[in-house]
Amino acid sequence: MAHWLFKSEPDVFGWDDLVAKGDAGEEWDGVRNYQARNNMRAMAVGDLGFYYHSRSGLEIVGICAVCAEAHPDSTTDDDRWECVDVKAVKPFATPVSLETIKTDPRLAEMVLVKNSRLSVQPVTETEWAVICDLGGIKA
DNA sequence: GCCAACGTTGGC
DNA sequence: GCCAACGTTGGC
Repeated sequence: MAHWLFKSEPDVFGWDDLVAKGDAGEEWDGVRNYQARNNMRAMAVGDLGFYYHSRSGLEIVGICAVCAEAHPDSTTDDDRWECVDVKAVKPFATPVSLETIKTDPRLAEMVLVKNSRLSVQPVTETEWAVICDLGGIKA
């Protein structure tokens, strides 16, 4: 199973908003970047991802799961854009801040550090395990 | 709110 | 196919 990282501005659609959607989840629409779209195309139902708050918060707050594979983005007629659906799984006991990630040598190669503008990113198995540990939950 | 970094667009 | 101009993102 692959692991991912989804970025969202909490002022627009944060972790609490995703939790409120329950098991139905939410369409991860609005992505207009090829790399991010390609990452979503590569996802399978059941894949897990970190949920990161950008712009404000700047921390990973929980884990979400892919609950529908890539399908056309309902917010545009442009058929280039696709998205998956995601649902909240569980919050971190301790959110893991960007500052923590940037100072941990085990996480130096994370896409979040290397290419902070990519909104849907792959996460390696090692990174996944390290961050779950820092977040105080089981991987 | 600013601005650096990045991706996309479009004229040539 | 290059690259300047532009728009957007996101950390600070």
